[in-house]
Amino acid sequence: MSDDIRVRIAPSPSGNLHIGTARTALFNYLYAKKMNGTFVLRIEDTDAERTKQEYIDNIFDSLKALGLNWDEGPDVGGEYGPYTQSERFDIYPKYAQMLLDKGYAYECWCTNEELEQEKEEAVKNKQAYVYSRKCLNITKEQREQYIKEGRKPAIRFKVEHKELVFNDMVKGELKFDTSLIGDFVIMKSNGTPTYNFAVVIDDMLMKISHIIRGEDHISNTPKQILIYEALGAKVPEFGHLGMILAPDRSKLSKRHGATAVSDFVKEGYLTDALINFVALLGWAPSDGQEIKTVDEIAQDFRIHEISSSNSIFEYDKLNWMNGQYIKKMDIKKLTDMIIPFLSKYDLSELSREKLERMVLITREPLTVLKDIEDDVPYFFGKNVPLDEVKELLSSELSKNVLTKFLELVNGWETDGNGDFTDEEKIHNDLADLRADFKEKFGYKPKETMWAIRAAITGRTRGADMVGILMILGKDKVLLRTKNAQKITLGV
RNA sequence: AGCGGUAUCGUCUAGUGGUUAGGACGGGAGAUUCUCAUUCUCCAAACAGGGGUUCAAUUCCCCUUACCGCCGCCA
Repeated sequence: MSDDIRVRIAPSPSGNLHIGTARTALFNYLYAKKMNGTFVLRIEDTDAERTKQEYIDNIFDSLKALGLNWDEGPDVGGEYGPYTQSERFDIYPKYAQMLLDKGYAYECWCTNEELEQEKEEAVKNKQAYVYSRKCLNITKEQREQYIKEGRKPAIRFKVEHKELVFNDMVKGELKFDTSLIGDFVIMKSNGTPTYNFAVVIDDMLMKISHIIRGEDHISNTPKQILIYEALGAKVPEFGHLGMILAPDRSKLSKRHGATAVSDFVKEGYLTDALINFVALLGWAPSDGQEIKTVDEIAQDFRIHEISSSNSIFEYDKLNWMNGQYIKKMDIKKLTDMIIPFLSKYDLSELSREKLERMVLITREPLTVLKDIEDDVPYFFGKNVPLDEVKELLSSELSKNVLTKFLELVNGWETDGNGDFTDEEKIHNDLADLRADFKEKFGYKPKETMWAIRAAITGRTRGADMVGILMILGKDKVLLRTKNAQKITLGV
């Protein structure tokens, strides 16, 4: 593992892992993988009020489920810990003091009210607000006075006025006039660091070499670079990713549906599909093959080729992709994943083997695992409601088909459990039946099958008919056929 | 308001100083299958606008427009 390339994802546990954060994590992970570097997870839980343990757990679980495993982090440790920001509170004041001593920072005794006033003034004059530097050169006496009043100072970084340029890995050259920034707070009056200060100290101490994050951080970057420089530290490389937007071009938020990875999983999206889809937002495979594992993507990944524009999160393509993964997934794994979505059925009715077969023949139309719930009721229970197919079953055609079908069923062999044993015969008999009735009565093959399907499932659409018969077994098939015949025969 | 960013089919994107501007999702048409769905084939669909530079701009430069982000003692 190369020691020079170190990237990180630093989520703040004030909510479940957001899909946007997941994408940022992915690009960091990909870069680390591709460059043989180290991927670090740091939890930025400075905001005690919004931080919850359940969110921390959710972040861990989601990242793991997505396959974005970290090399260093709160749980696995590492050389540069602790990796939880709240456990690092004692280290920030030291660096703040260092900046104070060197004259890169100064105490600010302004009250919120004073600051508020400055801002209002600026708004009134249609000026961009920059701190007045009123506390830059206060006298010893004033300071004593403030202390006596019980005021606690914040520490502000003294921003040097200059043109600051850096080369962003995805955006290219970015220029800023730092005189527009204003001296910003690095330590709050309550003794805790601000975000901009804490990230720099943490990234510096954790030897993060490349910072890949959302473009909402672009305007933080000059501030952070200034701090690195004042500290005499090596400035890392930056890469700013475009944002993920909702279809209405606003920020992806709860009102658009799922935003957390775990929400998507609850709806039945596969994490493999999710991460694959999200990779395609900004990145394109060189071979045109879009369905790829994270490891395959990593091989093909070049950070400079990431699109620098925002991209819209379109469910259509995600749905398609999820369907692709569902169709290709190992059937045992898929069955395991689907079981939670079948809670309204009594799964003990089916053996594991039958359950897997049911999944096998019902997986095709699924876009999301949750969809299966409505597609499988007829695999459970003895009988099925026929209300939806009453009309269809009332036809002469159905009568003829079911009469013949019943005859066939009675001829099919079963084992001790009442399950059919000769699948091939069933398959062939049904094929013959279709051919036969087509010839004799001119029934279309699908019409013949509709009658049988209606009788057995109560529906006109569904899974492979032979498979259904194999799963249900003779007793249920007989029962349901006879039941349907009450309609066809007008009993 | 200021500062920064972005601009190729509806969406995600490929691509180039000279191309029939390519693919994927979605849409439309058709074929296959016992239905639905799959799968396959075909079709429609884009270089935001205006100036330059150039023999030639979708591509390079500038402006406009639109959209996004940031302007906290939040992260």
